[in-house]
Formats: sequence, structure tokens, C-alpha cells
Amino acid sequence: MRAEELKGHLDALLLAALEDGPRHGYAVIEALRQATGGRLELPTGTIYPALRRLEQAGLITGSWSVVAGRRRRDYQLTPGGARALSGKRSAWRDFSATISAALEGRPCPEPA
Amino acid sequence: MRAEELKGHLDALLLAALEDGPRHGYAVIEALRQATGGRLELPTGTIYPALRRLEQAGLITGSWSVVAGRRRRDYQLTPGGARALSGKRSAWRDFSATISAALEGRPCPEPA
DNA sequence: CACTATGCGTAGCATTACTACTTATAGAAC
DNA sequence: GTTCTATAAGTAGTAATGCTACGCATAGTG
Repeated sequence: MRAEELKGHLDALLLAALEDGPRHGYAVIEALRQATGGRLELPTGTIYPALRRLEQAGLITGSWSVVAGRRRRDYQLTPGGARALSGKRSAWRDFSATISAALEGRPCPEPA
Repeated sequence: MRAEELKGHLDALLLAALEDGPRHGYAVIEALRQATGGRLELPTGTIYPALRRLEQAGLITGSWSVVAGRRRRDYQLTPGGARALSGKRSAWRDFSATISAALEGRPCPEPA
């Protein structure tokens, strides 16, 4: 699946990927790929700038480390980031229900 | 609800609003507002350019008429538009399920 | 006459994800 | 020892697209 339609929802995904503990960018990509069964393949040019945006916004904090000779930037949620995640999750539910209603006339399709 | 996060999904909504028959722009806004229980309030500066995009893409066709002294542009789905709507609907289901999975760890929240 | 609802439209802006590229280390293949 | 892959981070420039803030016009109501 292309992530072109993500506009506005990527931040929530990144925050969610950091909810279980600190991760570095490359690991965030892997985590989202696994969580979506391989449907979501984020290019590095998408997530690295996004992580910096989130850091600048104070929702995550990053710190450098070196593992196996390679430098990493590990990010973790700030308290504000956790609050933002919670808000974005309910915003997603509202949004998803609204679009589904407009598209299909019911709030959310029940799995069979 | 703000429609800022619509990016990429607006077209599907507009096509869906025209599925039951021809409508003019102003009526599309009303139809989407009603379909979503007032949650979706699209500004005119959003839908008029979007309708023209869809017309240029051949997904809808427009024709002028005059009702009560006011001119209207009525749009209706083309066969290609109907196909596009169908595709966009299933794309939405995929997208929605994928994001929900990444955010909440399950494909789609079941209503209580 | 002013105000509101109806109705269409544009110009310019801001956000944001993408492509394509660069830099760097470690290990395996050859 | 060179090449290829995986790991790891980043930037520059582009394109898409919805938004704000306008302008224009008619009809009806107070």
C-alpha cells in the first residue's frame, strides 16, 4: 500500500510505534511493517524528516547511541507525545467513522 | 471536524455524493454534511476546485442550468467515475484497516 | 436598504509525503 | 580485495491537495 494518502495521519503512526518503548528510525519502519502485515512500507525519506518534526514539536526526544559500530538515534515519547497520541487515536476513530459513513452509510464495517 | 486530514480521500467522498444522482456543488456540501451527521463541513474553496479536477479527469460531467434565477452546475458520475468510486471504496477499506491495525493492533474496532 | 441564504469561482498559501540522492559501517559472497 | 546486501541516518527538491480569504451574483425577508 502506498502511503500517499497518509497525509495527516503519519504522526499518529509514528507515536504509536514508540508507545512500547524507545526505537530508532529504522526500527520504526520495521515495527510499522510488522504491525500492518507488510501493508505499510514507509520510505526513509518519509520517516526521518517526520521524526525530526515530532522532536521539534516536543512530542518525542531523541538521543544518539552507537550499536555495532553504527550510530543510531533512539526516540522516545514525551508526556506531551503520549497525550498527543491519545488525542490522535480518538481523532482517527472520529475521522474513520465519518469517512466510512459518507462512503458507505455505516460507521464501520464489521469483519465477517 | 476539520477536513485537513482528508488529503487523498476527498475525491471518493465527492464521487459517493453523486452516486444517487446528479447534484450541484452546493448540494454536494449539504449531502455530505447530512451523511455524516454534521461532522463534515466542506468549505466551498475545497469542493469547487475538486469538482473541476474530477471533471477534467473524466470521472464526472457537468452541465449548467438555471433554477430560480440562479445558475447551477450539475455534476453526474461517468461510467469511469463509477468504476473509480468502487476502487476508491475498497482502497479506503484497506487504508482504514491498515491504519487501525497500526494504531490499535486490530483491523477495525467493533461497535459495542 | 441591509442582511441572509443560495450559488460559483479564483489566487495564493501551507502542509506534508515522495523521489532520488548522499554518507557510513559490517558482514557475506566471490 | 572488491562487490553486494543489510543496517542506519539524512537532505534537497518536487508535487499534490485542501484551506483561507476573497469576489461576483440573485432572491427573499426584515
